[in-house]
Amino acid sequence: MEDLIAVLKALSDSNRLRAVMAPEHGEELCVCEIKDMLGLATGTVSRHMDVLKKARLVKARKEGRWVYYRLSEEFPRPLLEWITQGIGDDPLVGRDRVHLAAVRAAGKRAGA
Amino acid sequence: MEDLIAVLKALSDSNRLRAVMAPEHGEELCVCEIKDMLGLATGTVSRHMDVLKKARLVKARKEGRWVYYRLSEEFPRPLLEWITQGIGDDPLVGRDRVHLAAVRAAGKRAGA
DNA sequence: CTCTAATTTCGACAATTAGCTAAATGACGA
DNA sequence: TCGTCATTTAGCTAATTGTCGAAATTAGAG
Repeated sequence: MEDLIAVLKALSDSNRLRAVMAPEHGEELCVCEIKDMLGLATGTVSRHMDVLKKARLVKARKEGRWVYYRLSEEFPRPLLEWITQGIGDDPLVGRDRVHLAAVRAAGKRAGA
Repeated sequence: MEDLIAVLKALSDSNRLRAVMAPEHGEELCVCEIKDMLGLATGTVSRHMDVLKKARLVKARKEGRWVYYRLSEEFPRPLLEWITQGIGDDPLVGRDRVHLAAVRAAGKRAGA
């Protein structure tokens, strides 16, 4: 039961939900991108991502100084589908996606 | 998004999860039964059930002095199935069900 | 109408949690 | 090695939440 509760609790915070749902399928985000997207302090984002990681909802990959987070394959499918459905056209998540796309485009121009 | 968060938050408390998952399919429980099952104060149970009701996960039916709560038809199916799966043989919920069965059997003898 | 019983609401308190800033850690480059 | 940058960890504060006990509410019984 604790695992279940951990998953539900991890997802019942709007910032964490956005961090999980904003990226495209399979897309990786580093802490600084999530920080910009959510408008939170770096430390806060790090702690949020740790909550999600402990609940096995995201996986972290370290590359040099950056840590990239992505949706875990262990993310319970039914849950993911229900949330995707229910969050569908949420304006906030929509803006997050636009934001990410812009950052990504700028990154390409800058050669990142 | 708020609705989604409300549902997730409502379910991410072990007492509320037990109150929702312990009863058989379609079974109704009054506040006092839930109170006995969870070992909480009546007022606490009332507030928990209100959280679940506001999230549209349970429905209340008033009969005389009693208020009976049951799973709402609006309870998101995928979510319910995932939780049922994941909670399957949880010892705590198992004991809750035994407890409820005992109360129900005693109730029959007493003519309730 | 009054008494009793089930539930809800209220006031207080302890524990948890999200947030920030700042310090510590880890990794790259000069 | 030293400085810098991304991230994590630690320390703190404010807000939220779970809990209880007691008062208020609601409904049936005498």
